[in-house]
Amino acid sequence: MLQDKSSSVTDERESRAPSSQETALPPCRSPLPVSPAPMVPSSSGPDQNMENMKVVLHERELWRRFHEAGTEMIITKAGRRMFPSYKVKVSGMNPKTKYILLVDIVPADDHRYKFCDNKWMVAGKAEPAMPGRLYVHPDSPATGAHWMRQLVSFQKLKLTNNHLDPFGHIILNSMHKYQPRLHIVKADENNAFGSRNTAYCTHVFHETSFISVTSYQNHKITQLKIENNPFAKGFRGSEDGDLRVSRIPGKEYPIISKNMVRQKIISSQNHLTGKLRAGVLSGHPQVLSSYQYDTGTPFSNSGSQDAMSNNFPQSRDPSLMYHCFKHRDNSRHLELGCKRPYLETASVLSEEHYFRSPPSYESPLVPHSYCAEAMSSREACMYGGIDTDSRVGVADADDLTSSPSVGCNMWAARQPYPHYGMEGISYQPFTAHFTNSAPIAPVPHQAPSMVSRPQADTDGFSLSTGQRGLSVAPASPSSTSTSLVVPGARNKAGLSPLYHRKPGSPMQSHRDLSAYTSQGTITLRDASHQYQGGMSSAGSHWSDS
DNA sequence: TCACCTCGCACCTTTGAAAGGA
DNA sequence: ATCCTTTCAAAGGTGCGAGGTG
Repeated sequence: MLQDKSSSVTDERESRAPSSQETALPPCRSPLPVSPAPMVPSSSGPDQNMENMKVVLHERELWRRFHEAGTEMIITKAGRRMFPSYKVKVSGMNPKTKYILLVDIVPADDHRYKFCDNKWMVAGKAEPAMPGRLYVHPDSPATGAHWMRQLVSFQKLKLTNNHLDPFGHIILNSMHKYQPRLHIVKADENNAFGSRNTAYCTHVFHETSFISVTSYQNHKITQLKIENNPFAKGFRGSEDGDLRVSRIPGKEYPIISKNMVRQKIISSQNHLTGKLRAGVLSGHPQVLSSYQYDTGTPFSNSGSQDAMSNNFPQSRDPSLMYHCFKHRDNSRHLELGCKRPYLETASVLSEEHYFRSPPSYESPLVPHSYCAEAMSSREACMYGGIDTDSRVGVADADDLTSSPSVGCNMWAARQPYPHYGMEGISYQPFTAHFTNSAPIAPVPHQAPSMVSRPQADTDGFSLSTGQRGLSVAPASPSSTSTSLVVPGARNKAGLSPLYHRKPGSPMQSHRDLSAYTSQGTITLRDASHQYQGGMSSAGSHWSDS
């Protein structure tokens, strides 16, 4: 772990060269002084405005390559990591101020897609959005110095298609397009956020958008994953990308996957089809499947050209969710002070323990703490916005073709934003575990621009990204939920609010995530875990076959 | 029939505890 | 006693492909 940290920091330094990837935030407006419980930054000062903050997407080139091919992310019932993993380099923070970094994934449009003729096509209207969940970085809250010291990795984030997922993974619909977003929230004196006047910024890297699938559709994506993901190394061929040698003892023969064959066939068919239809030879079949992301038309046909610019009205059901999944080494937690209480109150559904929201969660004001030790990166907890009038704005999509959109906002008094226009969407109840719902604003198609404005009412946790021309969905008790996924967090409701680290922990602090204080905020107390060094993608080049 | 999903598999990396040395 | 490095087993992350489902 320590090695990972150090190496990660080293990588960090090496990759810190300013570039066009960095996005400076526009000045944020001052928080409105109307909040009855204004958040007080852990350190006041010039950084109250987050205008100097810059975020750089790590491995942007790799992301770009995936993006050009049409990124697909596998979603499974058990949860699947994203690859490339979401990592960013942050700079411009106040070193002493505590921040909370979190990621959410929102629908990119309201379409369902299918992979046909070697390209993605709109196949109909999107299914109701899944309960929105937020993945809070396990280090949160941490000082700006901490975040800036090294890469911030969200590689532990997992995606699932299980609508009843108890592990806190982000729930998505298959064959839909999504856009991850990074939120940087300034923690208040309670290491919480969500109260009014909370300063935060949202960053959207449009090249991180993807289509969720249960099995890869595009052979090019498969090859990119295999070539760059260390865990898929076993599928790498010796030289030919299309052939891999069976590692079954005694069976040394090349294996041509079905997918490869299918892709070959489709490519050939598409190649011919393209010729026939357009009378234009694209040169290589893969060209036909290339998306024109840079021009704002990721999906070329079927009227989805402007799909990502569509707006979804979504509302948020104010309630709280809180879930954890247990570290693989269950015994380890026996040493932890929080273990017993957790297990005693938790509903264990499987070997991987997860914890339901205790009855007390019915109150949005109940603080929920989590233990620092439990915040190991392999554990996750869910928090749902309670009574959250989530204001999810979306970064503008002006003219950024390769730079992330940035929103810089303040939680403040309610603003009379216009609303998204998808109020007809009804979100599926998220089972007994997750009862809250929250709006998840679809992301306007790429080209985000920086936005800064005061944020409206935030009685509860709410994330908002500024968006010119876009409105924020009003809170609604019947819409999809947004919860916080805190890796390593554990359910401690009704228990000791603090959890102490094991001796020798790098940061001798305890972490406590208390979701929704009496002000309706989410509290992360003394977060200090180092994020685990991420697996780095080698960046080997995929060779078109 | 078909598109999509689930599951088990082999292969691989990652993780962290244990052991040993400085 | 402390710190560092190495070793190793277990956990867990991959894509594949057969089979299931609606």
